Amino acid sequence: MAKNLLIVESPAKAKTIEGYLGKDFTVKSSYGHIRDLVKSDDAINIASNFEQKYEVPADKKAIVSELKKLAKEAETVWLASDEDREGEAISWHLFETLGLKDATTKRIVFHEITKPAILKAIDNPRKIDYNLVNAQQARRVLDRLVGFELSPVLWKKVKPSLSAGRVQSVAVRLIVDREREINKFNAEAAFRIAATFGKGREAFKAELSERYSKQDDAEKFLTDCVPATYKVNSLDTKPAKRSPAAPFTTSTLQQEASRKLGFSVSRTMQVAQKLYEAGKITYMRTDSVNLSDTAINAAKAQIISAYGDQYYTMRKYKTKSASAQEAHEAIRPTYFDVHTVDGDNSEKRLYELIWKRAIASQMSEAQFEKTTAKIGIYTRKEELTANGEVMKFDGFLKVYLESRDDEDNEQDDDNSMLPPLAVGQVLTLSEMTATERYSRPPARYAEASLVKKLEELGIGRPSTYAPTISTIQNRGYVVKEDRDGRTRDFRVLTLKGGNINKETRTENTGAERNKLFPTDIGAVVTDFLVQYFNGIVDFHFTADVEEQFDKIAQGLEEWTDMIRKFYQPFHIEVENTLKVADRATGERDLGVHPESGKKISVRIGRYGPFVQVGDNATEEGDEKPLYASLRAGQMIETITLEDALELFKLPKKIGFFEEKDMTVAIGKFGPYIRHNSAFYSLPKGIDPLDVTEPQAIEIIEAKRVKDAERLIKTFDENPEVKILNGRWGPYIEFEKLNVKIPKGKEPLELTFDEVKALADATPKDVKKGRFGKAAPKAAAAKAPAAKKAPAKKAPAKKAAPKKK
DNA sequence: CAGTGAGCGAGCTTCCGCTTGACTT
Repeated sequence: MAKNLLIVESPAKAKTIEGYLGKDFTVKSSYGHIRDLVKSDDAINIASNFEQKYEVPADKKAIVSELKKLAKEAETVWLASDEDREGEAISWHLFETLGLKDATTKRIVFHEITKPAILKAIDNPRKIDYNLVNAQQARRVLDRLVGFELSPVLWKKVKPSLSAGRVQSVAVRLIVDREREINKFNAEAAFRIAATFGKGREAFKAELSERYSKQDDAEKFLTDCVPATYKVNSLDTKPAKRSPAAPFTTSTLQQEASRKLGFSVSRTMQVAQKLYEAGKITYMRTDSVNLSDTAINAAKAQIISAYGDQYYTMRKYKTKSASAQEAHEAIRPTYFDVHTVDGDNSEKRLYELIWKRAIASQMSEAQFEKTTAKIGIYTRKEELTANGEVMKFDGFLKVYLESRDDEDNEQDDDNSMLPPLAVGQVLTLSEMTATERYSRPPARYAEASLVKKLEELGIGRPSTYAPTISTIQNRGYVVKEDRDGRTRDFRVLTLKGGNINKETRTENTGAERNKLFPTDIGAVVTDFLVQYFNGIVDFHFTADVEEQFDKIAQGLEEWTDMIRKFYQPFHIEVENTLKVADRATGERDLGVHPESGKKISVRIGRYGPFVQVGDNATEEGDEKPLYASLRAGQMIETITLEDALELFKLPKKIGFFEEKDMTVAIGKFGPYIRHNSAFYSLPKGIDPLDVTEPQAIEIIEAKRVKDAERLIKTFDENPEVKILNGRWGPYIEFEKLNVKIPKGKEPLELTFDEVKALADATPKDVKKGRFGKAAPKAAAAKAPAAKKAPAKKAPAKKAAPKKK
C-alpha cells in the first residue's frame, strides 16, 4: 500500500498528478464536495448560532467510504483541493468526514497542474485555513437562508414550486429589466449621408458626421451637392495597433463559442469537459487568465518555430474581475504542439478555438496605418470623412486569418483601403445617398451575454453559469427562442448623375435568434421581489456580501456575526411580507369590450396568462365570463386590447369535409386545421382568420399525398399501423405512438408481431418525452426490481391496456 | 396543437457550488 494518499477534486486531475508522483502516492478524487447541508428546513439551527447539519448525499457514499479506507491505510493524507473558498471547505469536510488526524494530514495547494508546481506544493504543506472555511460556511448558509425562506413566500404569494435565490433572481431581473427598456425605447430616425467617390478598384466611401432628422434638410444637402466639386482638404496618417485578447476563462469561452460556433452555454461546457477528460485542455471552469511558465514557454517555442521570432511577445494577463478566485490556470491546450484533436466535429472546432486564442495571447500586436481624409464640398461648409486602414504587420492576427472566412463574417466597411490620395486632389463623385436610419434599442440578452453581465456583477461562479441559465428557463421565468421582427419603411434619397431620386424601402427590424425573453411569471416574480426584497435582488448585493466574506477569510470578522446581521432584518421582511402582501397575479385592465361594454383584463392563472371578458360569476345564474390563453410571445404587460380580442376569434369552424367539421386554431407550433382528430399545419403566409373551406380541403389533401409518399409499409393485421420515412429515418406509427426502429433492423423486413413488441416496449405515459422528470424515477425503480418477481409484473401491466 | 380560470386541502416544491456519470428519445 502506498504511503501517501493525495486527494484532489477532479478525477482527470488525479490521473495526471499520479503520473508525476510515482508509486509512493495514491492519488484519488473527491468528485467535488462530499457533504452538504441536509435537505430539510432544520439544516441550520438559527437559535444555536447558525449551527449546521451536514450529510453525505447518497451518490457520494461510495466515494467517501473508499477514501475512508485508503486514508486509514496511508501514513500521510495530502488534501489537495483547489486553493479557493470552496476548495478549502472541501478539504475541511474531508478532514471531518474521513476522521483524519492533524499530525498525519497535510494541506497543499497549486494553481497549475505541472510537475514542478506539484512538487513545490508538496515541499510546502500547510494546515487547513479555518478562516477561509468559515467564509465558505457563511456563503453556504446565506444562500440556503435566502433560497429557503424566499421560495416559500413565492409559493404562497405567486405560484407553487417557484424559486428565488441570490443568483437566479438577479439573472431573471436583468432580463426583465432589459425587456422593459426595449419596450420603452423610442426609435428615432435620422438621415445619414454617404458618398462614393471614384470607380472600380479606386472607389471608396466617405461619410458626413452630421445627421439630419428632417428629410428636408437631407434633401437640401443633396441638392446643394448637385453642382458641387470635391477636393481632398487634408490627409492624416497615423500608426495604430491591436493587441490580442487574454486566453479563455469559462465566461469568455462561452461567449466566443456562442458567437463563432453557435454553441449554447451548456453545449460549450459539455464539449470542453470531453476535451479536458481526454487530456487535451486544462480545466474548463476557471476565472483566471493566467498561464503557467511551462505553458508560456511551450507557446513561445510553437510561435517561433511556426511563424518566426518577430511574432512572439511574452504577455502576462491580469484578471480584471474583483470576485475572481484564480484557483486554476486559464483554459489552454495541454500541449501547444497539438494543433487538432480527434473526436467529433464540435470537439475539433472548440479545441481549435482554444488553441488559437491561447497561442495568439502570446503573439505580437498587429500594426496598422490609419488614414483619415477630409473632403471639402465646394457648395457647403461641411466636410466628408473617409477612413482607411492598411495592415503593416499581422502579428497575432495571423492565427485568426487562417480560418477567417468561415468563422468571422463581420466586415467593417469603414476600415477598408483607400486609394492613394493627395491634398488638393479633385475627386469625382459617383453617388451620394441620404439614408434614413433608426436608432437601436439595447440588445436582448443571449445566454452568453447574460453570463458576461453576471460575471461583471460578480454574481455566480464558473461552475454555475451554465446551470443558472438552465434553472431560470426550467422555472419558466425566461424562454430562449427566435422571434420574427416587423417590417418598417425607411426613406432613401440618391444623388446620381445630377438627379435626386427618392424612394421608400422596407427593412426587417427586431428579429431575434436564440435570445432570452422574460415570461409573465418572470416579470411578476421580479416585481414582487423588487417590491418586498429589494436588498436581495439589488445588483450589488453579491458584491457587498463578498466583501464581508473576504473579511471573514482574513480573520477580521466572525462569520456568525455577519450572518446574524444579515438574517435578523431579512427574516423580519419575510414575516412581514407573508402578512401584508397580496397575491401577485400581474393583473392588468385592458379596458372594456367595444360592443358589449364588458370589462377586459389579463392576469396569470393556473394554466398561465389569460384574458378574461366580463366579471366573475358570483351568484347562481350570473353570466359566466369568457377566457382565452395568451399566445407565445404575448405578455400581460404589453398586450393590446385589439390583440386580446383577436384571441377570441379562434378556434373557428371553417366548414365540412368528409362529414366532419374543420376548425382552424393557433397552437404551440403555429396555426393549424383540425379535422377528424388530425392536425394539419397551415402553410406560412395564410392568415388563419381568412382560411376558406376549399383552401382547407386542399391543405388536408396535400398533406395526405405527402404522407403517402413517406409510407414504406403497412400491415394486413392492422391497416392503421404504418412504417414511415421521417426526418431522422424510418419510424413506426402505432396508435398515435411514434416508435423508433432499433439499429440493425431493416424496416421492410419487420413483421407485425415485431412491430407490436417494439410498440409495447415504448413507454406510453412519457408524453412526447423530452428528457423529463420520469428518468430518475425509472432509475430508482430499476434497482430493487432487478431482483425477482416484481420485474416480470411491470411489463405485463404496461402491455395490458394497449390491447384494446 | 382541446378549454380551462372559484375555493378547499394534503403533501410536494426551494438555494449555490464543487464534481461526474447514467439516464432518455
